[in-house]
Amino acid sequence: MPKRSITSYHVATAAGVSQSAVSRAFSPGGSIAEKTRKHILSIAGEMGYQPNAIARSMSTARTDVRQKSGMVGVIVTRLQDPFFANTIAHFSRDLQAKGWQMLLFSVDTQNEVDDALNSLMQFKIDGVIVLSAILSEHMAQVCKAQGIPVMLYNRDPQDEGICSVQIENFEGGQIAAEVLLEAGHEQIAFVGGGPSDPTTIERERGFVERLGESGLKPFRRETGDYTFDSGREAALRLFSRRERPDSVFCASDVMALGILHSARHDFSLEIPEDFSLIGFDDISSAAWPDHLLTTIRQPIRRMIGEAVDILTERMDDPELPPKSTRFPGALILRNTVRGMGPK
Amino acid sequence: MPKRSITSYHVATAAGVSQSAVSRAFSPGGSIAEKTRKHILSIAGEMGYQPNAIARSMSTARTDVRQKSGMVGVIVTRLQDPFFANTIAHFSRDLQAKGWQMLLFSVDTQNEVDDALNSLMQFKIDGVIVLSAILSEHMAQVCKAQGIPVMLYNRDPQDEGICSVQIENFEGGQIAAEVLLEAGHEQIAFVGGGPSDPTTIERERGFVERLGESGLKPFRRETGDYTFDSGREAALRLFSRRERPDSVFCASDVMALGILHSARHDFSLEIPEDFSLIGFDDISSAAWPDHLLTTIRQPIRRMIGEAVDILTERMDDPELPPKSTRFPGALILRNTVRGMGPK
DNA sequence: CTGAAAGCGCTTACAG
DNA sequence: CTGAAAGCGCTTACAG
Repeated sequence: MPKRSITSYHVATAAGVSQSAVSRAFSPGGSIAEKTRKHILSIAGEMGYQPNAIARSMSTARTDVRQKSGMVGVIVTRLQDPFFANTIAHFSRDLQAKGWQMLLFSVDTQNEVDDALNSLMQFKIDGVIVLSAILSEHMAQVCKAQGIPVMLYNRDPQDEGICSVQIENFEGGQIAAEVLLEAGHEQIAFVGGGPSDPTTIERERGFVERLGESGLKPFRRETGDYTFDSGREAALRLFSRRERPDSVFCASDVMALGILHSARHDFSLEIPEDFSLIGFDDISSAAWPDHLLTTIRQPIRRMIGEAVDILTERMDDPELPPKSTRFPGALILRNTVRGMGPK
Repeated sequence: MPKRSITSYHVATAAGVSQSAVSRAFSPGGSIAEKTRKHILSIAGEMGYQPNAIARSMSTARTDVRQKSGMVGVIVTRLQDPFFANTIAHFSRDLQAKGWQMLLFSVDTQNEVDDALNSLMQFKIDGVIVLSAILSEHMAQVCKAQGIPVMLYNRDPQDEGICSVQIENFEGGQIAAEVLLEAGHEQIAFVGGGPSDPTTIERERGFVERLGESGLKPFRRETGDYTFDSGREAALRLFSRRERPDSVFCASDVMALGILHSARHDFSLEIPEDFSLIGFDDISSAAWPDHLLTTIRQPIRRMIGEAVDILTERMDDPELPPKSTRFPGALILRNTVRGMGPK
């Protein structure tokens, strides 16, 4: 037989005070004598009372324009991807550290983002983080109208009023090209998402531009979907032809590892002896000793810390103007580029 | 200037009906004329009205003993681990498919589980899933008293009244031993978590027991913490000595891959020529072509589907008795056991 | 089928 | 500093 939870009213009776006093004892700035608070807190502790966050959320709607829930909505695609999983882990940690709860919604495609956001908004989330996806113009307006700050992680802010944190994709692409050119390569292939994929587009532009400065064009371009298998398939296409690239820049580590494994297993190729390879992200398996993938690192701890700071500041003070930040990627030289290793 | 959200009252006014009618239009079994419902829904749609889930949750507390929120709390350790990330991805998918929201809390240690649960309970979660951890006896009682069903994933149900889903660890250990024995190995090492780690304990017991039946004892036992690096360190200890094992059973794929990479990189050992290796879990990178790790697969899709079914049934009907299920692991023969490959 | 009203558990002006 | 009371946006017996 489940029993009803203990409410502030029960505690009040037990402590011989009013229900308002109990409420004040639990609100940080509440005007209440320290002695009374101590007493109430101790009784509440004995009774196992915990304030009802849902009820609290309801009552904030009375005096506040916006009902606060203490929850942040997080919308994520491809949660199984190690890069995203890691990102979520950090967001979760940072959000919790600041006292926010995370309401997680995973979607398969960009199209589902609006629906996800609608669902989350029914729970009166105080802010929303969208990972590697964007909102419709309409939902951006709705969020603005309701005063819900939006943080786009890994995407351009599509709309003024929206915050964002992302890596310098263009420069990352340039760096990759730079390294490969410096190593003396000339048949340089590119593997990324579709040509209009937002993550790929700037990395590819920076890459192509830098090659162009040296009078080169990409040797070939292959498309994947950021999975290991798609990297492997790209390698299959790349190395099955007579003319092989002497190096590959791949817009994601997961795909780059697909290429590396395929090269070794399907073609008995050695890296960097037979070709050089650069990835992007610096996921943890890039550093595994039999991989040692040279890559462009995303400083995700700092990026996520910044994203959470920007968002939480705006949840506390909705008047703050939107803010967008970009972080530079860092070249991590390991062993997959010819002649360019560590030390 | 953020503006207040639209409430059922606004819709009622616009539609020329009572607020109760609007509420009924949005509740599945509501006693309302189909014509009225259509009309209300259409007006609500135009106005962009969405029922307030928080307010709904409040009012369920009036007639129900337990306040319902529509949210399931999920407590997870080591979210960055690919095995857990994948698990969360599936839970998220399955929970959403049934119309539940997921309130995610990540913790670093077993000790934080109680605090996490307390936080989640303030949000009146309708059920809780605890991944690879357990609750204190006290919290188990509190959940039972409040009628909150608990699902322990990957752990023994510590207490009657608690549901669980897990893999047959003991049998998994036996299978691993069986395979290694069949391959003719005799210096068989074991690498797992600490000797009292719940995940390890049964796998090790089954493993040791099966070796015993053939008159063997584990050649050595090394301890890790389920990270890649700890696997690598275990390999360092294992292969630095004069006497090397001819095979290793490792209680997790992530650690097994640490061993594999270390063997190749630090010791120039070939697998399975120099030693055989079996992992546990079958994470996606176990199947990468340059790994091809033989392992015991956890059928996580089915396991998570079952866990969600068990939990949601009990959230809908709290009278149902607790249920615990175990799934057998499946041997996935790839290339890391001598003489025992696919085909 | 429909509406008026009570009430869920809080927070917070308001009055003292 | 303290208490009585209103109200947040719903759901649902209750009466018609």
